[in-house]
Amino acid sequence: MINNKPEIPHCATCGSRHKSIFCNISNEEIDEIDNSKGCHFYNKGQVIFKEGHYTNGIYCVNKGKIKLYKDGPDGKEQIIRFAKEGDIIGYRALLADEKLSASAKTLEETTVCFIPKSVLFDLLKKDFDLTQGVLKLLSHDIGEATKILTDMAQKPVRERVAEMLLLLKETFSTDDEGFINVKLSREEIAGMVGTATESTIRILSEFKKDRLIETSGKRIKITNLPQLTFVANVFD
Amino acid sequence: MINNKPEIPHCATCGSRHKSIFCNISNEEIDEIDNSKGCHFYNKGQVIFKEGHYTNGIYCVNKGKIKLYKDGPDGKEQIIRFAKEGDIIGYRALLADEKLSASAKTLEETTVCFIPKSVLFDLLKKDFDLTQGVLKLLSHDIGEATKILTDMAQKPVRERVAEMLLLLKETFSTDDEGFINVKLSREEIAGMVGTATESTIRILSEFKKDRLIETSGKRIKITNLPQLTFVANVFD
DNA sequence: CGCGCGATTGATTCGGCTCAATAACTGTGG
DNA sequence: CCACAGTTATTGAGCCGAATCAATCGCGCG
Repeated sequence: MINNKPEIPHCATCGSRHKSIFCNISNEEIDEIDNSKGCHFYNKGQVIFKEGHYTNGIYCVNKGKIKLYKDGPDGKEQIIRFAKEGDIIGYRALLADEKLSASAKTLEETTVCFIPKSVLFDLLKKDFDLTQGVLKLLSHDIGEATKILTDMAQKPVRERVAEMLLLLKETFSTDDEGFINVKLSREEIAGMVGTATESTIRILSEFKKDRLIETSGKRIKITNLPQLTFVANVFD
Repeated sequence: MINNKPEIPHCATCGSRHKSIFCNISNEEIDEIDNSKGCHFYNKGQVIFKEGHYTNGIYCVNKGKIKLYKDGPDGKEQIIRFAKEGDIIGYRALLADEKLSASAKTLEETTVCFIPKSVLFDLLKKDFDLTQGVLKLLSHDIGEATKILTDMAQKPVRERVAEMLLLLKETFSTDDEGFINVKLSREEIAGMVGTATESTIRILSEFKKDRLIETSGKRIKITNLPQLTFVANVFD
């Protein structure tokens, strides 16, 4: 399940660090992390952690893409958010001192580093800038979650699908052809939107007919951003 | 709108403090807050702050009950959470350095203290225990929000209504007659559940017929907790 | 080339929303 | 203390969005 790769990426040279919460930490702090962290490699579709378990550290994404999801009452997975290079996951449960509230599964080949709780708390105690960054991250997450919560409660599926496409583009940006840089099954998109797979497919087909998007297999390109934004009914 | 009351409650003697994030702070810190805080009194139904504005501090509830809500696309208010004695509100926006993502309105006569940003950050810098408490609070909030998000996306209205009743009981507990200690309009309950007012009423009527609850005006008593829990389909 | 899963489309059903009409309740002023 | 006006709660009827069920279709891959 978990393979330890021979070449462990070093934080000092980690290309994702400048995008991360650790972008401003000192060299000594980097060493502290480097000396204690672990590193794991995952293939596509592997589970990094499971909802309900405890974690004893946080995971920092070196490379790859991850979905965080909860299993709903009927077994359908509800995607909560994504993580990519430079993002961290697992911090919520660790900081709340609670069980993990979501599971994490890779969407492609992914390398993550594991930073133990003790090291993280050491750093937080010493480095208020880092702490402030974490406070900001958590606070921002809450804002996102409550926004989506409101959408789920009040917006029709069509608007939510449009909004999720915009969110995907924001999160993963586009390749040189304009396709969103992530491959998700229709079922996974449905899992973000909180709807049946068939409904998602129908609405994506409509969007194609209306020339708001193009698709090529799992790849999606937004071809009429203003109109799609209008359909999404976003007003902030 | 806002009335400054002559008698400002002192943190040192504040009955809510031991329930709050500030339960373990030192006497000097209490003084620091006391010397800089403001205090406001609100009648029922008054707005403390509005979504989209900025805040320059946090609000600590001395007495009373508050609903935090977002205005949905069609104007319907989606209740995000409640705050009562000892709870703080407004911290998300302050810590994220973003606009307020929700509005706050009193459900009854309420007294709140206002702690300026500078004082809060001063305390956070000095007192890691306090900071850890805030980290924990934020992390817990995220867990709650994502749980509700999943419910909204996946559970039918009937289950959500049942679950919200359980949540209300948890949050506000019951009086000596067994009624939940908060008065909400049907519209407000609908705003929690994310449904039409009529649907909420219908389901509450069913629950009454099935002897799961009793009502007396706006007051609600859960009379069959196990069965209501079953209907709510909660599994954690 | 055929197998099998994911994607797609169609038909049908149903939960929940909207609209509309009463009923009950709250506060207000006479 | 009562009558009145304005909410808020309740119930009913009809409609619509979205879920479910049921076939195909099509692509990726051995």
